Amino acid sequence: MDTAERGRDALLGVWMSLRSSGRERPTLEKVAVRAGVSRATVSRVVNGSTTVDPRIRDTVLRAVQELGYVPNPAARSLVTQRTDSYALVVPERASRVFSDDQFFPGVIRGVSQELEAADKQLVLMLASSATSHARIERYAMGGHVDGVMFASLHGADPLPHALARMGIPVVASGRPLGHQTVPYIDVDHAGGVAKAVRHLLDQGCGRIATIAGPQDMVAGIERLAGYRAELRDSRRRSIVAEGDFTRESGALAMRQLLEDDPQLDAVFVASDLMADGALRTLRQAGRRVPDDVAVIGFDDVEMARYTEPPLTTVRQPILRIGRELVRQLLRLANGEEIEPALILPTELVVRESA
Amino acid sequence: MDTAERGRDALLGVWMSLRSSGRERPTLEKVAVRAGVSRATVSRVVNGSTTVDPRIRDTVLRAVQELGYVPNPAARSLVTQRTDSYALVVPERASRVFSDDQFFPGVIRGVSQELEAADKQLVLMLASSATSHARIERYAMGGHVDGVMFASLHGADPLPHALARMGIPVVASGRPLGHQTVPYIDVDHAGGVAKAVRHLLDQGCGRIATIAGPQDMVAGIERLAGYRAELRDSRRRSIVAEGDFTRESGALAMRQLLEDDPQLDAVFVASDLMADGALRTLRQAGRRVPDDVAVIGFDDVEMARYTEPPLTTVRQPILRIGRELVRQLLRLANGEEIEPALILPTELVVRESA
DNA sequence: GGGAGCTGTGAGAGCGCTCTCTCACGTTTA
DNA sequence: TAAACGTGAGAGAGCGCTCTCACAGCTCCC
Repeated sequence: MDTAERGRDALLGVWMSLRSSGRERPTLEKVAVRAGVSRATVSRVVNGSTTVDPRIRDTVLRAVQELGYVPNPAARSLVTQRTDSYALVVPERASRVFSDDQFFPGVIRGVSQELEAADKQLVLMLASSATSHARIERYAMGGHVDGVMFASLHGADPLPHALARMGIPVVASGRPLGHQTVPYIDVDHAGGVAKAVRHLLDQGCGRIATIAGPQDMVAGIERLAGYRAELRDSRRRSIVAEGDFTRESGALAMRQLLEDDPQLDAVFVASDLMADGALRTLRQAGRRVPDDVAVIGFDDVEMARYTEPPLTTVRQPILRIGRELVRQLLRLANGEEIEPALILPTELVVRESA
Repeated sequence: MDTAERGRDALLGVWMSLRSSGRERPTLEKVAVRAGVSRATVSRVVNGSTTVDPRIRDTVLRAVQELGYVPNPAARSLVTQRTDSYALVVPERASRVFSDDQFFPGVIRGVSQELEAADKQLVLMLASSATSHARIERYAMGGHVDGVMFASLHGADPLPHALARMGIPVVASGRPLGHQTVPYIDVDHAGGVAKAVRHLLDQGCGRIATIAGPQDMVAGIERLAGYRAELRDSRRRSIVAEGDFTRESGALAMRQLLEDDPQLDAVFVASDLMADGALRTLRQAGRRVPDDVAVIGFDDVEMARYTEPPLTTVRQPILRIGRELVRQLLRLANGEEIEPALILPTELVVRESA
């Protein structure tokens, strides 16, 4: 007993030099003593229970103030089984374009805003390597967070569903591929593409090509499908090249398209970043935009206003995707039922490129 | 009371159905029973203690496997007083340009990579409003994280120092203004600017203007100071306009400069984003770059390769800033001494704009 | 051959909090 | 006036883990 105490004191000594530089962090107990009440009552006050006498309440609050009491989240989590923080996973390949693209930063901002409003914390996981898959799983399963959001899915990633099956609230941005399903937020890709293609037709364009996104991502797939469907309806031929959502791939794909069909007079590009690449290729090839070739992008990131010429594009509500991701996840974590899919509207923003 | 209880029970019911879907998460205790050893031994194995008999070790590991045991972080934190997660704060105004600029995403990536390597978690706090100041303080003081990084400081923000005084490990990116000091990482602004200005002089430029950044941010201040110092040394006149690191402000500042001194033949711009704005203004004004006006930016974000013409710029190692931020913070949290300032080198990347 | 020194395991005491249960004290009702 | 009821506070049992200490079993050397 004696020795036990000494040991503990030694440990405390180390802590003190490391953290709080001498100042002990007050506990519920200390506040209770100071206020002359029990721990339970302080807990009630701190957690906003209504069944506390107003006078006692005030006394406790004063004690809290004076001691600078802040609840210990670990202790709280241990008993409540909640952490009040949520993970946002931005999977591997998506993060490659992380710095260049503006989609993920936008989603992160939306997520952050909405979580802040709910007084929850954001744990960001940029899954940069294959090993981080296991890491994310362990992390989520360990109960570090109350739920997980996936900012973008590649292929038929089994992770979201695996987590959901373990009872962890999960929401994805973008419809998950494969038959395993989790609740998701997505935008109306087809509707947006339809508006874009119709706009091109309205401008009198006859040979409308597309630069598609990667076909293992739902955004790539659906935008291409939308394009094909719309052209089929208007009995036009599809002219397709595929990129990977990077600027370079857009430039390259555009060169390919010009070779395949030098007569094309319009191109719908599945992302703004690729569209920027395409615009550069067209400029180099001496084609005027939109006079010779009209160009429409997708996303409406900030950059779209600053391309040469400014890009006509399909806007998706990026910030709102992030916000809705959080709202749905919080509902789920709160035990509410949510619809398995929430589709946000897209709209055509006409600038100068088409 | 009755209703409260029923409410809680309902909630519990929901949890059970939501989480662990009937499956109780195994505890150390269960693993210990299964392996036929004590909790302490299991703990030792799980935490990689070397003083465990290899055979017992294997038995325990098997039990861990079979039960799918994952340690409960809250319980662990409660006793160790560590959380193994670190906060990255991106303060208010900086986050305005968050989606457009590529600096913060780059820093975040660096931070994320380095934390992942150390098996620590990243809590991202985009401080979007004035109220979040208090929130960050409470959060950090509450012991949610083992340390805090500030991605950028505005003015003489007292928060970093306040946290540091409370014994919380803190590292900032960019030298903090004011006399309150915390350890920081920064780049060699002056050195970079000097290289830029000298390059312009070498190209035969005589009237070198600058578009400075906001003068409440150390990056803005030091880059302007560097410019002034270098021009003074070569006995030239300073021609200064100020922006706020946004593209628009760069465009506007450039217009101002052209009015102030139509004869200028070079401009050093304190950020790539502003430089892009400046290039647009110059193009509109019919000035050729670099023939009529040479332009050099600062940052070397991805976008700099894609301006028209590609931007000559001062590279700062953005990813590395993030990584060093983490390394220093981990040392600090580990009780090691660290140098109060770590200055990373900058280098001139010559492309076509100068 | 017996004490000294290792090595490795178990016992047990918390970490700081929440939540149930119990009980004291008023207030209302028969 | 006594019994029934409602209200608000305290006691105490954990949540799941780590860490110190005690001690059993062993080797080693005088």
